[in-house]
Amino acid sequence: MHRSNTCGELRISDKGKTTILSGWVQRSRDLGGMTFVDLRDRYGITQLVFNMEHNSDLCEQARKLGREYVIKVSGVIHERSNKNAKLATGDIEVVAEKLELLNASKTPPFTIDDDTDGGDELRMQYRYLDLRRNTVKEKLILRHKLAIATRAYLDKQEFLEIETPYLIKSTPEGARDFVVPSRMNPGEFYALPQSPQTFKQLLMVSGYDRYFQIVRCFRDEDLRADRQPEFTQIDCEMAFVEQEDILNTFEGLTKHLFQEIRQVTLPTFARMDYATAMEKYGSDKPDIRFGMEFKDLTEKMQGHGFAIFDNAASVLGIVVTGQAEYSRKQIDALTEWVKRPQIGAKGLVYIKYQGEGIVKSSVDKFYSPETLEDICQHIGAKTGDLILVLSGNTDTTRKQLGELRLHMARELNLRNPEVFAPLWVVDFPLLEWNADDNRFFAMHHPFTSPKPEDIHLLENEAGKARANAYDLVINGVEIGGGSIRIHDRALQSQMFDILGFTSEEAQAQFGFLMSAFEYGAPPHGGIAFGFDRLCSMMGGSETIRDYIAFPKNNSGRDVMIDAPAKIDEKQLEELSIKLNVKPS
RNA sequence: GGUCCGGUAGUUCAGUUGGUUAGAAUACCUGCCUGUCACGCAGGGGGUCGCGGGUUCGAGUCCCGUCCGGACCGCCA
Repeated sequence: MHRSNTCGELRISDKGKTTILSGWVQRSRDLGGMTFVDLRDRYGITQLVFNMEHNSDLCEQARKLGREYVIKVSGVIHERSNKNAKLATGDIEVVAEKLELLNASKTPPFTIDDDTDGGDELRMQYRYLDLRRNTVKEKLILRHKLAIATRAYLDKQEFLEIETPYLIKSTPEGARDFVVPSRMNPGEFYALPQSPQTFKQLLMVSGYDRYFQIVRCFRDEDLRADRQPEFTQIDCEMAFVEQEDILNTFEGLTKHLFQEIRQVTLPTFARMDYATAMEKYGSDKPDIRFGMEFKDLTEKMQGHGFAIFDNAASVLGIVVTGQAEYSRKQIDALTEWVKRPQIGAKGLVYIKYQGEGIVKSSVDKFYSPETLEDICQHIGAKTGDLILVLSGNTDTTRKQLGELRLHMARELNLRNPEVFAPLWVVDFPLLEWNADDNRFFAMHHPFTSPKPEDIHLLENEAGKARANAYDLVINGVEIGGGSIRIHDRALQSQMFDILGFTSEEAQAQFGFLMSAFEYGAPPHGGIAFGFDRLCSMMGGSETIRDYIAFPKNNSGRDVMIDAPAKIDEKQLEELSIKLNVKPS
């Protein structure tokens, strides 16, 4: 007989029934005359009781059970005399009549508990044990629900989920490709897709005017807490649309997902152009759950004899509300923080506005109380506020102040994970100048369409052209990004030309796409969501690893299976590959 | 490629200016215990202080190198 119930479903209404349960021993409590065993499966925990008086042989067996032993038990459901309100099944217990040991277990290297004693390293090595824990299991359930809800919503909107190949061709643009040798074509390699970009565009040409795919993507770049070498996107594309249609459609999807999964009703998404985001927040993915926007103090603070400001291209400040009482020690710590190489500021100037006419700053020597008062008024500081000022090269200072702004928000607990502030960042630049390579790179990708009104700039001032490209940012995290694509062969050729491709190179790498554009390519555009990031955002976590069943570590290794690994000579020979490294 | 933090019992950690036999909690083992649910009580075993050099009378502690893990910068069209 198989199990008749799960460990999470029995209730007081089942009193008197016979049941068969299977699962893992979470914990046992041996009281001498009787032994309690908490039996766990995916669905919950049910208490088993073994009584010496009732059945001493069986009780002796139960006393020998260790943690994580797998057992099958049959017995009768009884009402507990001492109920446990913390368990869903806490009103009942199963008085065991038969016990079968299905498999013993070694003592696990860490406790399989919500508050495990295991460190990250160990948990990753024994990920199959880690996955038994409730907290981890719930994250995978959230991921599952999010995928199901996405498919249901997009299906209703007439989107078709179509698979695209994983073995494709390497292209030099963008992230590094993972590469796969082809045995049948010696010396040639596939690449794993960084995204199904060109395939989804071809599907538009083919007339599948609403496509999506929950799809794995691969990028051979260094990792972060929110970056894995293989990750999942909700990849979408639509034909016969303009930017506004895409934003509306996927604002709808996002709202639906938050409603369905988190029961959170998102507000209408804010919108901000790229230039404003950089100017006010020093970031193309600002966290707008709180204020602290930048104010330009260049004009106000220059010409007072403070050489550092006088020689700076930009002097920028933020107002930290109500923090004028920040101590010398705290300010010093902030100064140290911005001077770390990761931020790289030379120093930090503060102004404390302690009341009308009472202003204290680190640059009192150079500024009269009247001037400081004027600066406080200009920046909009109120009594009790703290002003922090950085200066230097405009782009660098913006970036540094952006980091400081986030740091202050963290310190003051302004980044509440229960609050969601969605934002469309629009009007990205089409191109980015790279001084090292002395050429333009596509900011989004080479298939992104310039804004129609900026097409004339491509000829002589391409760097100024803006793109029909957009990012969805929630709480300072880039959740999605996309663009309206080029569907005109001539324009696409021009783009490749601007990006420094010869026409032969463009033809060799993307000829198939440009040819397709000659056979009636409809106007189209799309977006891709970082599915792992969306999961972690909804789950209130900073790291996406928690939401991936078998993630890689910081160095791109799977420490459980120990991959990547060497392959033997025979395999290399089959693949016509000679290694350039000495085997270690 | 770079910066910072960490590595001590199965596990999570403490370990003072370099100085006796390296500790705690938990887990594990043994015994006792009939209403526990973080059961309780008593006892016990358990250490290559990541690894390799160096300084020193003496190194878990200081120095150099290296490996592993984490966070970040660069990178991620």
